[in-house]
Amino acid sequence: MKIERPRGTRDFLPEEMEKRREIERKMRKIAELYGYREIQTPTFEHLELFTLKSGEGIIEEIYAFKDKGGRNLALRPELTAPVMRMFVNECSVMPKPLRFYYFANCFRYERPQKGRYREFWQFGVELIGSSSYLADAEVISLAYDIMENLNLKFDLHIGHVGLLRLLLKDVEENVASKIMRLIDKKDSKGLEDYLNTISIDRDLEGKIYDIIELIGDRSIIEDAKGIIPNFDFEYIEKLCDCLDSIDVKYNLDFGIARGLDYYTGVVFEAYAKEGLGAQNQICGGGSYRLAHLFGVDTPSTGFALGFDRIAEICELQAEKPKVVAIVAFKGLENEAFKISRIVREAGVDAIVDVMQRSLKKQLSYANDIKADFAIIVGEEELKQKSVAIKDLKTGEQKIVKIDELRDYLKSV
RNA sequence: GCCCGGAUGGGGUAGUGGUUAUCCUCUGGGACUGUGGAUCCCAGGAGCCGGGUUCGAAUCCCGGUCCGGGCCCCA
Repeated sequence: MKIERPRGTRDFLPEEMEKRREIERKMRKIAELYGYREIQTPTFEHLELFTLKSGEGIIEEIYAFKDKGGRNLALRPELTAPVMRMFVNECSVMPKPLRFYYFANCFRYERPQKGRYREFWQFGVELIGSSSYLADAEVISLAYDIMENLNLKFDLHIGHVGLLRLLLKDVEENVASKIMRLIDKKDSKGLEDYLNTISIDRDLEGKIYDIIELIGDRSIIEDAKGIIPNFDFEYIEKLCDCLDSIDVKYNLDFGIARGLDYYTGVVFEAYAKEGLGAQNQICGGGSYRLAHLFGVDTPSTGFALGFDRIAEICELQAEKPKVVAIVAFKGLENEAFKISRIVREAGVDAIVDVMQRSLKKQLSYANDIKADFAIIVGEEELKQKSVAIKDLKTGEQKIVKIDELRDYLKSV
């Protein structure tokens, strides 16, 4: 009986894994260059961790289950809440700020699409403890460096939820939340229809439209000041100064909203310019206050990169290591194993025949797997304490003393 | 959860309500028991699953599964 993969999951073959690992390696490297250290949290958590953060409605979109002890658990749908839980549980008295990064799989019960799977990977960072614009600048700069380093073609949009929050401060909470979600979706038609069905102040309605249409360079701050004069724009201006000074390219976009209210200030998103269709957001982040849900009120800033989407559009190709195939005549299998150990000690990948096939088949296999060299183990050569080394690209072959094999392999 | 379109050996495909399901590739073996890529030969392996219509279904119909595109959602 053939068992299929569960819906929305994937198998990764070696070639793809090599590419994914290479991308992952670059992400880790850059995060570490910024002083971030890796953490890991459990694959499943108490369901309540996620409902506390995102509301009961989230259960529909989550892999939630009861364990044999009757506990309500859930496979993690994201990592910000688990990281904050970990912070509150065991790191709250560590010296601030804390810099953490993670790379892990997450699970969501959603309809799969291009770039959207039920098991997917996120790479993200959290900078915990600072409420300064410098925290936003650092995290944005880090995300930007990663995307640049991977040669992605992307647009970075930076906004501030404070503007819309201030505009909507006198609006009933669930109405404001609904408006924020429509803005988040960029559903201007839906927003217009909704605003028409509720009795909203005409002046306010106009201001909402004006604000969410503001996208562009930092000069739009002046426009925004005209619309919301009582907002303190100093924070945003300082952030822009900092990002400009390190040549981060971005657009301000005051139409970036977040449906959930723990986002407090700067929010940012990056979109791939090509290759992903409807699911083109590859990065999302911002400043939030989430830890207070679990008992400690601490400002934090972070982002998560959609690893699978990035892997899909990233052109990068992993470098293939040098591979040597050890081929032996019948009866010399153990000698081949001995030689393979010497090759591996030299730091070169060695593949030995385990099928007891003919020399011809072994060489053919070496060719198929794109080995760089074949080391041929035969009676004649062994008598001289040597092996034959064949360059599979040129076809050239030479006899090398086994004692000198290690040095020889390092020289090619 | 909703709408649209798909599904034939491991991969890519052809064709058809009616003998043994086409071709390429692939995998294993051989021609060739001291040397790969070429050629030839042999072998292996398939109509997503379940039901219905029919003398007969891989083909037509219904349901499900999975894939692709979109919606919902996007923490």
